Amino acid sequence: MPTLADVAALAAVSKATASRALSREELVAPETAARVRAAAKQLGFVPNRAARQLARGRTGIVALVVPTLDNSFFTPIIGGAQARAGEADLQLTVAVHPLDSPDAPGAFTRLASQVDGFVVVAPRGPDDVVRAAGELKPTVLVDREIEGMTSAVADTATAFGFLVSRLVDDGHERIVYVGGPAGSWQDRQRTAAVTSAASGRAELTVLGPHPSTFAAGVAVAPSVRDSGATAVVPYATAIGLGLMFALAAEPAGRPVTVSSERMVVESLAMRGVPAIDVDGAELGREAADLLLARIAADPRHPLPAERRRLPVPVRWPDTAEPVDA
Amino acid sequence: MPTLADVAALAAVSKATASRALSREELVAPETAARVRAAAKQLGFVPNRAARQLARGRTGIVALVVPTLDNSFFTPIIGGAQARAGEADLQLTVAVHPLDSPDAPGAFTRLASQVDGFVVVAPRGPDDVVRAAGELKPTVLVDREIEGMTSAVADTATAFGFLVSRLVDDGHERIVYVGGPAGSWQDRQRTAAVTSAASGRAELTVLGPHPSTFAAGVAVAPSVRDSGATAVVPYATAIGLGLMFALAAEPAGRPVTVSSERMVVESLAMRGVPAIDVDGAELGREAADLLLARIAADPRHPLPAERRRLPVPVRWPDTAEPVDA
DNA sequence: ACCGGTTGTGCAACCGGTTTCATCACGCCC
DNA sequence: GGGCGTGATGAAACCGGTTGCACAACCGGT
Repeated sequence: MPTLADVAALAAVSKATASRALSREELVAPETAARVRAAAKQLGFVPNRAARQLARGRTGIVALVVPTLDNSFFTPIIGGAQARAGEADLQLTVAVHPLDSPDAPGAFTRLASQVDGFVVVAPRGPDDVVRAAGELKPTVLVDREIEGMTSAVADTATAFGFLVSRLVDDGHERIVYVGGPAGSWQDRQRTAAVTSAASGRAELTVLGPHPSTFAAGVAVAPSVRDSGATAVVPYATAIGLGLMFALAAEPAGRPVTVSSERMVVESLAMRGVPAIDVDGAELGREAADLLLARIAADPRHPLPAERRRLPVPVRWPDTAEPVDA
Repeated sequence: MPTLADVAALAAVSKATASRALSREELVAPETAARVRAAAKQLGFVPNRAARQLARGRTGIVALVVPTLDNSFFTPIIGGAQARAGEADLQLTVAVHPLDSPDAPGAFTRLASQVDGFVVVAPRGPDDVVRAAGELKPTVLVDREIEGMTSAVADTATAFGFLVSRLVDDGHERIVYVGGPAGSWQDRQRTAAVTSAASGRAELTVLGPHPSTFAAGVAVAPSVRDSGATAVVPYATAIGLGLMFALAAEPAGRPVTVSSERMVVESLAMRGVPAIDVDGAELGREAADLLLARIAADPRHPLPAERRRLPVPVRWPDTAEPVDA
């Protein structure tokens, strides 16, 4: 592997000049810069990351913390964040931690020395734990807002509210909301939104908490059935699928409505099921983007906290009527 | 942040001895080692990764390459690999690349200088591309076997063969296998296994290729219906769910059998659907384990290639009969 | 008492970039 | 023409561990 010294020798300049030509071009004469670039290219020079990190005091790595990988909602977020980080030539490492256990602060401390910043996705623990992470390194939250912290959230609450409101318009008088995981900020937002949307206009039953899994959807099916509701709005795709799976065995005639994410949106629409269409990749990209800016900023004058909210469309099927499952 | 020099000073030894005490303890006197450890602990010393990497010539990072994050089959693999890598104090970065595009070799080359090794999950490209990665850095394949390369695969082919054979025993005379993604090695193995299991005993229709998505399952449903089959075995969980979702709208009376992964196994069993139960986390852990050994090995005497196959159980529901969907 | 061999430790070089500071050439202004 | 600012460059220190080599102390053996 060629080193910077090799490049410098070939271009007949010093290491210092070669370094400047490649990373801070405005500091060298244009002609010199061109010569160094040519030499680097000819040799196939790739800067050694460890050396650069050591000298700069930055690791070039950002950590993305997700509560679990079981939920298909998180994976596109990872993809999006990874793509954005890659553009800035940063590595992304994925750490799985729900952050609601006592060792959460320790996990952050251990990670902190190895990364330049955190993207924390849908943390379940208390505000303080998450805030502590933000003290360690630049941190961006995804799908949770905390006073004084930067975040990117999908505005699903509005979408859920709209969905329920529309269901009421369509004549549903008894609706079930199947809640998400305990401690989920999004779940609290959505619960509030659906409650408010149904308030005084329809009878809303809130079930939960439930993990965002297929199995949970299956397990909650009997309660949904017993509620006598004509429409059910689950917290997550997986819950919805489990629910539909279990209810499909029911005697025909039960209208079921399900919300979901991108992946299955079209299929759901095909069956006349409305769906909530979150662009997880965009969410991840947005979060990474916010984080990169904060990492680049002077640590003595950190950027002020910023809250970004992504609009979330509701896909309504062509047939206005809920279908029989 | 305390450095090694601080620790050394506190323990009244040289940097060299401190370093040895912390990473190659057998080289120092037990009493000295204890003193250094105590000093490190007291100061909360954490070795600087970049410095260590620079000195050792290793990055301490392994890359895990997956074709896509859409498939729920891959995420547990990531989790398992991450856990195992973490035990050895290595970071894991996830790269998404199907490896069937022309830039695949370039992607490996770029990554190679930043990591100590690759875990390549279910690559779709030609053997040569994958083999080239193995030339760059120690590499372990997951769910694909290539002559001369180390791999960890879930032996799903055997499970699929068993499943089909059992279906035939149960009286199914027309069976559909819904194939997976183009270029998938696992798909080729499974196709061969189900073909052989059905051979001469039942009529087997092979459909595909299809991506491992819910939507693909929905899309293929009409073909499955038209085939007149009484049982259908899909390549992946998501396809199976889409299929069941679409077929549930059918007039009653169609027996459907679906294979799947861990996540939905129990729910499927509940409905009388047999399922194939792959432990993805174990697969990822196994792969990481193989890779760590190869990274640790002397590069001049690399370990011989090794193929590891994990047995895959088939969960058969209590009711021996396929159910009506 | 002398010697080869082990064991434990320290010095200093080294990994490969980045950055500070000094130097030098040049051009401008009074 | 002397003084001074500006821009380009190089020498060397530095980031924080790791490791080859030298050296001293101590061992048992003859």
